[in-house]
Amino acid sequence: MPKKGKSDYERPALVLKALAHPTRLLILNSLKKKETCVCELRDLVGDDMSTVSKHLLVLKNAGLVAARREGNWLNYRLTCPCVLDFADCIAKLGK
Amino acid sequence: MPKKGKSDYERPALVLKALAHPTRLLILNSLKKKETCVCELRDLVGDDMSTVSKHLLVLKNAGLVAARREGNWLNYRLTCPCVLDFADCIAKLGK
DNA sequence: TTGCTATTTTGCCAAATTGCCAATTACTTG
DNA sequence: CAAGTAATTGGCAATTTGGCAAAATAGCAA
Repeated sequence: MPKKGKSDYERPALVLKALAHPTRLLILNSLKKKETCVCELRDLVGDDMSTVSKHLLVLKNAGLVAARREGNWLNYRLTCPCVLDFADCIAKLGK
Repeated sequence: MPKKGKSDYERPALVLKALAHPTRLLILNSLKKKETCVCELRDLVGDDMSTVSKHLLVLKNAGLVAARREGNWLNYRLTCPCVLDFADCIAKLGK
């Protein structure tokens, strides 16, 4: 196995970075239960809808969520529900 | 179980943020094998020692590493070797 | 088409992050 | 004590991030 360098960790770092925000963890936790539209997530987190939309873009770029349009609504869902197992585990890590 | 809000995710987000950097993942991976001093980590990552030292501070603040002085050297170690299990898993997530 | 609603994009700005260099601290040895 | 090695700290510029608000876009319905 070749020795690993910084560049081998860029992709995982990107995913971790996407996870590393309280609002995004809250969003992901909500998506774990069910597909949810942006306006519902806005009510959940209490920020401006544009802010929520930006967070969702970050998650999408990291490949953690995907969207499906249904009429006027965009319903977001987890692409890989297992992400939150890490998050829960890390929560325990942090005492 | 009470409903979770943003503030419940601040601590895990802090830990994830500490993980979310290629250099820090490389450092953690090295520490998994053995306790290591800063100058050795500097050779590994190729950045200035002050830069490495700051990364280690971030990891220490997140509770992921601890240091033990031995003469002139400060040897860092993982406080909880399991962290990298997440990282490996997340690496797979990111395709 | 027009109007309405849901969502995204853009612009803006304050705050945080990153990495380097220089100065400083901590420790050992002569 | 002074000199040398290991590490941290402070300062700085460049870049990124987070959040709001205004403008633009996408789809539905009359």
